[in-house]
Amino acid sequence: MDSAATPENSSISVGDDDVDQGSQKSKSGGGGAGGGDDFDEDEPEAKRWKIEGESEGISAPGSRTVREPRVVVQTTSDIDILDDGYRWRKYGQKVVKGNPNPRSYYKCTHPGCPVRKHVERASHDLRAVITTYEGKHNHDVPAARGSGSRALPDNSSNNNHNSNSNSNNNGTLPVRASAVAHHPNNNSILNPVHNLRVSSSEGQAPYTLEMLQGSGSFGFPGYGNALRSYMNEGQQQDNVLSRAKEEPRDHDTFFESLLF
DNA sequence: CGTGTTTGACCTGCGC
DNA sequence: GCGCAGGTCAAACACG
Repeated sequence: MDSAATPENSSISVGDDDVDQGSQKSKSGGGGAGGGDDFDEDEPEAKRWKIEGESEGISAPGSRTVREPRVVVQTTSDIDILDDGYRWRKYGQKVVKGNPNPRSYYKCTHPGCPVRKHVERASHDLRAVITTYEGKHNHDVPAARGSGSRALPDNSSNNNHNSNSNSNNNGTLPVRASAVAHHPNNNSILNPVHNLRVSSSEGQAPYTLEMLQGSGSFGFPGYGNALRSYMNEGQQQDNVLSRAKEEPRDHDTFFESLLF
């Protein structure tokens, strides 16, 4: 357990919130929709994004609440928990439909930090771990007792003091799976906006995320991923874009960075 | 003793 | 209105 074991495979999707639950729910259940080996993502997230603008009043009056950004991280590793430097407390576990593997719910243990994450394994690929982060950390990375995770600058307040980064020359949170990686890492970043896939295979792909955080204010380990069903639709892009227009504040630049 | 996990119950939203 | 499913709470427990 030392060097940051890069997850064998990781990808991220910053679909910050409503992934268009309305239209594609319960329909993609057909079977992979062309993806093939992907875990089936037919989970209808209908009820989830309804009411939660309580933690910070992030609610857009009149229209649907503009929730905290959501980042879905898909990694392939033997362990479930990605050590991203923050401390998490498990507060629940539930078996969700369509996936025999239970989903675990974690909260950031820092007082006042609203960040939560859900961790679940893909139904078919036991090594695929899907971590969904919700919210932004409003504090620094804790000292991480136990493991030597270095305190990374979190960009919650606005990125910016991330100049101290030394090991990785960027302030990106290193989601690192403490697990061993015995597969050629095949990290890839799917860009939900353009459906383009930036893949780098030299084991540092995740850090490209810096560009995500660099411009945005996402305080999580960004990696991204993209549930395939997410992309297959094609309409998703439109959806994402339209959303980008909804909240032109942070994500605006964020999406722009993706575009280029 | 402090911290984190486990686990069943409870709550809430949605579809029928 | 009812049932289902997802999400959260909180007491009990385990561990360092």
